[in-house]
Amino acid sequence: MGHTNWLNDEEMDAWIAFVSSAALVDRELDQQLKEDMGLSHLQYQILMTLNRAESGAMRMTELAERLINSKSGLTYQIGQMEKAGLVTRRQCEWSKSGVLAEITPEGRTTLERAAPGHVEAVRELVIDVLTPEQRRAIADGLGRVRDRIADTKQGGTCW
Amino acid sequence: MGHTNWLNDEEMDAWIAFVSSAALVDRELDQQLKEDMGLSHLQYQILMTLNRAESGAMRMTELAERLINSKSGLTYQIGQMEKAGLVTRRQCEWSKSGVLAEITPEGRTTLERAAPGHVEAVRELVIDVLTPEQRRAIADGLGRVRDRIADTKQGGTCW
DNA sequence: TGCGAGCGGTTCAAATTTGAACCAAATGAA
DNA sequence: TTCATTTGGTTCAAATTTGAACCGCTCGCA
Repeated sequence: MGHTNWLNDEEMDAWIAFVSSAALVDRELDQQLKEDMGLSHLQYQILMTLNRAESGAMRMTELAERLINSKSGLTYQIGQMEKAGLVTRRQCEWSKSGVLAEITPEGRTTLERAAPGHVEAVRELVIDVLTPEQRRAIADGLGRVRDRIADTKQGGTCW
Repeated sequence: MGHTNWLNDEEMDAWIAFVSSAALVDRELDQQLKEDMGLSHLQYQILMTLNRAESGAMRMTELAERLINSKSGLTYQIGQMEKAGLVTRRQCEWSKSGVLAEITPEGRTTLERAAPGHVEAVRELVIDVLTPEQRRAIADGLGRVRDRIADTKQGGTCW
């Protein structure tokens, strides 16, 4: 409770690099995807995530948790994407109140066409800029950061 | 032109860890700051950045670039913070068209009161979770990522 | 001196995000 | 069964963000 344990230079460098690179990269990707295919990064991630789910579908809440968006935010985005024909809503089989978001065939082809440019951008901006050791450190270190926060939220209330 | 050079597992791990940890951390900090002091992370960063500038003031555009926000977005936020008495707007001495955002004494005390909790959160969520080697890798690697993107934008059009 | 392009900021409307309030279904204890 | 609580999603209004249009300076140059 005593005095604050401020960040030293070494720590500050890491912190600043982390925060600012993340913001820049996100912005850059958003722009690239929007120009290329009219998708936001979030929409791309939604398609990606649904596409991976073996049934091509996922519960709203699970999707929201995975993609770090509020529930209402996801409702909105799925609404937009439904209008655009990229996903559909379907009732969850085993639960009358549950809703599944499902990727449509059109959604899949959109994703397929968007993916190459996206991956290339990710490489150019981040992956290929890092050394293998740096990638490993990031995977391990930031992976742990993510897991710890995710665990905290496990009984997760909202979002 | 040929086929896409997809990410392998090792690369994918790093990429996912990077993106998701950044999103989670940002959300977490936003929440902590808002509860503690009614500030958004962006507002905190604005105060922080201005406080560091020796004159306590900075050009709007420079601030926007530094904080990765669109110009209009910054105009909006500075407006809000001006209402709250945290910053003032002042004309740039050497340029009739320039505007300086300047932190007020009240802004400084707000920052001082917010800082300890914020730093503690940053430590708890990120810095203290990483090993020194990981911090170094992140500072170096992601620092390079940031600089490369920033350089691209140097002749920077908007935002 | 006069003009045209570019810079620095703001304004404005539209899109997105957030959190609180709400509703229906599910759970679970009496 | 019955009622209180919790879940899962949506709705709604308010806050924020974005990009395009705009306006007044600045600068370079004829």
